Amino acid sequence: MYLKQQRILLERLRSILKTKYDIELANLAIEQPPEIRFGDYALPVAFELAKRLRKAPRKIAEELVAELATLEGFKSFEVAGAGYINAHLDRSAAVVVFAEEGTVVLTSGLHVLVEHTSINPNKAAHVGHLRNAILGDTFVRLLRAAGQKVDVQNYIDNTGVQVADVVVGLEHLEQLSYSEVKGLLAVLNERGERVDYYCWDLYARVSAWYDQGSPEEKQTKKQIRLATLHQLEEGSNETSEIAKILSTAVLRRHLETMLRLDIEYDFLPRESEILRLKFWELAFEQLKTRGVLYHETEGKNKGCWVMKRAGGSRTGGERRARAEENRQELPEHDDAETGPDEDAKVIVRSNGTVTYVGKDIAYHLWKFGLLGRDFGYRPFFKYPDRECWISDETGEKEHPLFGGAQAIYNVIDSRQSDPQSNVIEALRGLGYTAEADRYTHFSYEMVALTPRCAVELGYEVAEADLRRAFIEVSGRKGFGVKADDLLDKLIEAAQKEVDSRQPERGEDERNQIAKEIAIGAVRYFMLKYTRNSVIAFDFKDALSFEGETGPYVQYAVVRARNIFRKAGTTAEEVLADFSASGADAYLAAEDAEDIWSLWLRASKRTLLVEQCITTAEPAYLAKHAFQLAQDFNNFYHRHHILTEEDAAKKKLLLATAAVAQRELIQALAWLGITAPEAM
RNA sequence: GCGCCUGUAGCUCAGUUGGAUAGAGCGUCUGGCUACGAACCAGAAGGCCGGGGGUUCGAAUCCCUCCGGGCGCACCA
Repeated sequence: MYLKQQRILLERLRSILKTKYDIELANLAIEQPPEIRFGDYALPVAFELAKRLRKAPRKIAEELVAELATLEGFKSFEVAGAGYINAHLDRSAAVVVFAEEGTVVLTSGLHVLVEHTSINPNKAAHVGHLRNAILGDTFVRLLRAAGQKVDVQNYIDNTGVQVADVVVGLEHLEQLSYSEVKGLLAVLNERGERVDYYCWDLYARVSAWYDQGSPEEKQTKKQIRLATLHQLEEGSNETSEIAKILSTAVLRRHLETMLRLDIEYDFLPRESEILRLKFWELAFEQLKTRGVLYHETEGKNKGCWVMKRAGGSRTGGERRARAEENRQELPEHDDAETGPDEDAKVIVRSNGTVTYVGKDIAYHLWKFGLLGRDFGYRPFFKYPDRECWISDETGEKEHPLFGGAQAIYNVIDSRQSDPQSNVIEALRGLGYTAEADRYTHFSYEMVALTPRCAVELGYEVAEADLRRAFIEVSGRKGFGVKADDLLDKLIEAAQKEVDSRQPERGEDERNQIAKEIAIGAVRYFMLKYTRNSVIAFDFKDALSFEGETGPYVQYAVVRARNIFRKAGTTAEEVLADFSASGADAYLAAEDAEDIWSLWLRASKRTLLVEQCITTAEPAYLAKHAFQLAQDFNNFYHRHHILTEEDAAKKKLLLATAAVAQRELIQALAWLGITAPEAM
């Protein structure tokens, strides 16, 4: 509603500017006045025009207000301050419209692909992975809310050095054969022990083992590591078979962990298939024929196929521009005889093997349907209402279509921004500029631990680290908070609260409520920070259920539900037969601005979805949900609905609570959070 | 050395494309449960928005510079 009226207002203003002054502005600023009594929209356009028209801003604003006169949905316009134009919505009309609005289903028709989670299948998921998955999943929900067709992918690097390291641990530290590893997995499964936890410790042990011993011994270990990696890449040997069953077992654990948070995937592309199906060969051909890669014949990269880096500082154009800026003469012999570009990115090594970026380019060509080859597919994991597929060399004949997306989002932490931009530049170099423009590195900062949290967990913390704001987690060192441990702790804490507050409810119901609260807490916690803020993780903050938290928002819904339960009706019923007749007086009353401001905020739903998508920032929605809950709690205290004697006012109050409930539940759903019946 | 991010209340963070008196949570202090549930609400204290300069009618926001913090910059993956 809010967004719709905003567009109507801006459109009208645009046409007035065109006819009256013959002015067209690219983007008209619009905002909300600092206080609700000033109005619902503020236009500072007069300030911008003052110079062009050689008139005082106030004068221009007055002229514009006169031109605006009346506009559908608006009650009045006025000049305020030094030249703002404030617009007031027709409150009673707006309230009726918005009560009927319900959940608007948009259809954009855009086919997008979101890749998130992408944990190396060699250890348990930790809090950093949780941030990734929660951000990605929430963004997927937002895109779907906007009517986009979204495929969710979780990339599995099952042939990389991290998996190799754990395999080294199994084969060389534990001295296990393929069948013994198989037995180990069965035993762990029987005992109800988590294989990803087992790997967490083993991975840390192997990493420490590499660093032990004499230089000769270390060299030998390094050789073992490399040989293992090569066997994984090659496939069809005992070592690669161990890697296969192990990484698959760990992957299943990851999917189970994420399912606890209501996070699902459509497709799991694996690096093993990218290798076996020779995606790279096809990409290499394209890159060579279009001159994106060139064969270096001199310098340190001699014998490699390399690509110029994005925005490389060595290009002649930039140098010239800079020289001009400084009013300096160009050096005599500039570009003419420059040697090899040592800053170029190596894509194919001199021994003929391809680097990670090379494989990534091939994979992204597939994502956009530009490779000319597809994966094989087979079903892998069953969700209650859908199936998750995995890549396979041959696969099944019948399968859904993946890839060939119009736009992609890669949820990958900010440390990977260099390699990500390499891939984008390669696409651009190949002439796929439209695709490059629709390639979004959905980057976010890491989750680190506060020194206090690290000490609490029993890790040894160096003196210097104690003074830092945060310490980076490290899978290699086994340093971090596991995702499942955090969830278990959250459920335990929520359970305690629920048990004491809801003793009369059954155990199953209490368990269910505790889980919902735990999920609400952790998802909100990961979403309340904007993407490029490092989260310094601390149990005290993460386990909080008060203040700006998920449970706070959930609690607001529970309160609203109780009102309707006691009133013997539902929010839907109240809204279905709501008319604003007789409500005008209450909506306009100075001492009841809280009612209108609640409606106004609630009506911003579509504005928020749009904003979150264009900025790729789900935190705005989390903030919105919290503020709406805050508005509702405030309203709840000021107006006692069920004892209200004035029938017309009671109707309005009920409708207000109903709208708040509807919008809170919707916002929470997009955040991946459910609202319990009681808590 | 180069690139990207970042510095806002005691702490953790918001702050739309530059706009009206810079906001929230936590913590501290004070008050509010015989009310639709207090996982709540109200109030108070707490700010040279890292420093300096510039652009602008207007700067936390844009530009320059200095200082502090973080992360990347391999023929590893």
